[in-house]
Amino acid sequence: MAGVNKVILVGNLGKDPEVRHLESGSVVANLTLATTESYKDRSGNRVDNTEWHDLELWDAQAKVAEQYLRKGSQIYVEGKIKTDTWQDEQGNNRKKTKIRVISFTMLGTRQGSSDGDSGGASAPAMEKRAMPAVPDTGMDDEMDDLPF
Amino acid sequence: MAGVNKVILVGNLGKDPEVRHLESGSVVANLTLATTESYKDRSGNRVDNTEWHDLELWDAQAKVAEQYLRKGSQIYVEGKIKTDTWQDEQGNNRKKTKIRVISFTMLGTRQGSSDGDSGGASAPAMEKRAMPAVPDTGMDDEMDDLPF
Amino acid sequence: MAGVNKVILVGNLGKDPEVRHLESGSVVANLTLATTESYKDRSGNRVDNTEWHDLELWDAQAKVAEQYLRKGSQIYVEGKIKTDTWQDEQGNNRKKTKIRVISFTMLGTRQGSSDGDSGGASAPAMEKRAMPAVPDTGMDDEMDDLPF
Amino acid sequence: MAGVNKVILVGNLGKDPEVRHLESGSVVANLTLATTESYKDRSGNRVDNTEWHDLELWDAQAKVAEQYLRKGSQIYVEGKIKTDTWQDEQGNNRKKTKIRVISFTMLGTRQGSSDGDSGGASAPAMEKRAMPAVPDTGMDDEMDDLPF
DNA sequence: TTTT
DNA sequence: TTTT
Repeated sequence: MAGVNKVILVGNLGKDPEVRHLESGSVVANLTLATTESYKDRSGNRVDNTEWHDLELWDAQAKVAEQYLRKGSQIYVEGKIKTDTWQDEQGNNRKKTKIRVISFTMLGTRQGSSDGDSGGASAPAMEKRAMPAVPDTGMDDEMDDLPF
Repeated sequence: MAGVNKVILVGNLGKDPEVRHLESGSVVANLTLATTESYKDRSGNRVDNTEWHDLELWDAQAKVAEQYLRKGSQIYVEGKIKTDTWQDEQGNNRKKTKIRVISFTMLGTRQGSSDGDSGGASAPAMEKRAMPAVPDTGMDDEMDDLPF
Repeated sequence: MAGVNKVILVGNLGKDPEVRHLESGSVVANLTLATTESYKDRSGNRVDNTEWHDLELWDAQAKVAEQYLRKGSQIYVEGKIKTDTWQDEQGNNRKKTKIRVISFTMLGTRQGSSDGDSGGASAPAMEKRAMPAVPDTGMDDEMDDLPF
Repeated sequence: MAGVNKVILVGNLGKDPEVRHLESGSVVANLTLATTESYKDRSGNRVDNTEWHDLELWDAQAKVAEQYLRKGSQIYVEGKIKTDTWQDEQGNNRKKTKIRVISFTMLGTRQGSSDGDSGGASAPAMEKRAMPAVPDTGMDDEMDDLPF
């Protein structure tokens, strides 16, 4: 009965966060995160293996993501696996797996900015900002205001 | 480049392992694992939320799973997320996410058996067995043969 | 600045919880948990390696531990490392490391009891109880009432 | 019996690695890692809480640490808790807890260097180097030689 | 689609 | 002793 469903990821964002402000007042951010595993094959050649993850953040965390994360940002993520299931128009069962983020931390921003985008169309101009420290918000929905 | 892609699960098997012995000599086991989260909603009612995960194990671990795991078995799993992508007959992009198991441990079998199945059609009769201790294979010492 | 300090353990209690009810109203429980790693040495002999961990739980979790855990109970633990430092009478710097528990889950108690003790002196008689599902309480101190 | 003893840390090194090349040919590196937790107290003031961890790495990983890590380097660490026990001269039981590193990954080195030291006495001059990708050694493919 |  |  009591179970554990935990995901830990370190990787880089494939693009800027996509953020929606819902009529209910809730905020959702969707991120795509690449985790790359590097190893040598039998011939001794280096091989990179990249896995892409769909992340979903809500409310306070979504706002932090919107404000501070950009394409290329490196983050540590803790979350859980959630699979949505539905039927498509042909009546086939479909599934989509995503990571519901519980907490995240920006990495490698000693220099004061993680501006990983340099003028892409979708990226709003981003002035240099002090580095945020996004605390572990706890499990499901505890963080309800911005942590700084 | 260097990334982390780690999954930690504790849950119960939804059915007996499905094991295929490939011509290549490799062995694959597919498991379905339920992780159940329990919480109280705003009205104070207990709510159970079950997530189902598709697990894939190879070779030595697949054999251990085949021999010792059954519907209902409780296990601790460590693995990584892998998403396969392909095009279906209609030319639509499709994805399927599964957990590639790195290591697992049987839980709650101090009494010598975790026989969680009581006569299901697909389950071979399973006599009581001594409890296996499946070591973390991703830890220090690589498991390349059966660990007991 | 932003850091991660996370511990994940699965093991068995070495003795009954030691619980203190403080004047302040706080409750502290101290547990000792054994995690055993099993591997084969070079000669092919099985070797068991047991590590003992000092766990500390507060308030609601301490009460759950007091009520449901016993010597021998198998649990999944999530926490963080905390090291206390002080000077002893000789003026030497001393350190003591313990695990501050964030959440825990009882394992292997599908049958309704984790009574791992059979008559030890310090164990109160424990009638069979329904199995508790101790949910992830979130990070630091969110759980302030019993979760069931 | 079968247990889990896992530590996950993200933090910064307090000083350069201390590396010893043993007569046996083994190499040991000792690191001190700071993990800082940031939160607001009841008065709304930001509080930083830093925990210091003693890490121990062996052989290939020790060499990677020696070559690439410096005071200030930010790393992701996976390991296990190990407590040494002994008796001091007064016959008192003593314990010392450290983290035996299973794998680590350098973080935040998009700019091609993690030179966190700027001329400290103990630090050897370090020319800019290409960023290393230290694979998870405890994962799929065992690292028995330097990974690059 | 990221990162090195 | 780190980092922001």
